Amino acid sequence: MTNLDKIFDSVGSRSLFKNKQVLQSNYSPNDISHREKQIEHIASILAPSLLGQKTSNLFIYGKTGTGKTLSVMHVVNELSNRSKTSKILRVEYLNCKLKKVADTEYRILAELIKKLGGSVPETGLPTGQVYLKFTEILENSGEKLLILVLDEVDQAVKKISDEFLYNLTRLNSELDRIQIIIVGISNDLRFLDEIDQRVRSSLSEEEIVFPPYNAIQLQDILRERAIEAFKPNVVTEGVIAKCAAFAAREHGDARRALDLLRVAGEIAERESNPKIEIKHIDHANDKIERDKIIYIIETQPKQFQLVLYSIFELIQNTKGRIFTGDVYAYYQDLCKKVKQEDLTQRRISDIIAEFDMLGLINARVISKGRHGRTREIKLAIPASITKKSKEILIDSLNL
DNA sequence: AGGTATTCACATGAAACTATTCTCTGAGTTAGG
DNA sequence: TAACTCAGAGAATAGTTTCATGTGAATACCTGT
Repeated sequence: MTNLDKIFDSVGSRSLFKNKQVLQSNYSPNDISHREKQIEHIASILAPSLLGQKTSNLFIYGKTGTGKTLSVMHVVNELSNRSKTSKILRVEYLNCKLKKVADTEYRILAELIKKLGGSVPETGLPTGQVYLKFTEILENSGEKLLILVLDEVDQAVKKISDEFLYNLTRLNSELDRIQIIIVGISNDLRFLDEIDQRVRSSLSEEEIVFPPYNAIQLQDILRERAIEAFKPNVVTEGVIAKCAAFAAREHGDARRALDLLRVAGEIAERESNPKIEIKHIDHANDKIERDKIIYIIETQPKQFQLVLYSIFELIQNTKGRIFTGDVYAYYQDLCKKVKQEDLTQRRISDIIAEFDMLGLINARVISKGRHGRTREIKLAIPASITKKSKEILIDSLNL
């Protein structure tokens, strides 16, 4: 028997998982623990829609992994099941963050039209036309209400401006046969404060806030899912507690907790360990962090990589603090060396700010008094990954 | 010494530009009747 | 005459550049003691 045979043969019997799906982030369980109140609240607000009545728009806030999308979809699916026979109600879900699908006004509308059964070209049409087509297709759909679930609306509004929401609500007054109910989901708690007062009043919305899960609630959730996901006796109590503790530290992110458990399981499995142990959780935590960073670096465009490489080099070679100006100078040299066009300092400034957003660096704006104002740049990724990161950059830039 | 005023080195904002992709329209061309 | 082709006008988008304005505090510069 060859080694390969051994590996392939043992894969079934050795697996710790019963159903890995359960731990994937897109899995939706039948019972959503610790969200009963919120779900009831959502349901009570949207209930009149079953009779074909227009309800308030609804906005839902909460950090990532607090069960917002899950809860909304749960309620909304129930609603559409109930009204299946009567054809009053239609539900559409759209994630506004998906690049190239729904991150501009045009594309959001185009996507909606596509879901409603129409078709529009990806580009080339004036936005007004798309609105027209949208209203037309709605009017002829035969339903009375459209519940529009916009996930991560904050992203869309940030990119497009809040006029987009205003336009959507205004459509209602132009539609006779159908009305739109907007259910917005946002990770940003200050989202509504930031939008225009006029827009806000036209929304006439209700708000629900999803608080983060605490460690105990996280444990419950993990326990429920672990039973489904793993074979018996694979997960111990300590492991669950540890996972929950990790995730609770990260603003109670249930998704993170489930990821941790899944990856820990995969690691244990690869070690042919019949049980998940505490140390696997630590490994999993490192691995998730590491994979995320490496993925980000790999997928950056060339100019971004050049800037990032400059930052790496400078931080390694100078003991002092480094600033935007240093980075730009180094970057320009680097561009000359690899025969790439160099961008303006203005642009580099933005790129540095974006790296800060991505969590690769810490860039703090400081004033050096007489010596001007600039950003002080530090690395935000653990030392264990910098070496690997640099290798990736060197590789991808052909240095 | 204490108080102002300057000044630096960028940050931050807005607008305008460029290149690319795609639609739509109408003029000109073609082929069949 | 209908069908087809093709160029030109317009749109949307991403990624910049250009131009303009803002800004926190270390220092230069006064002032009066």
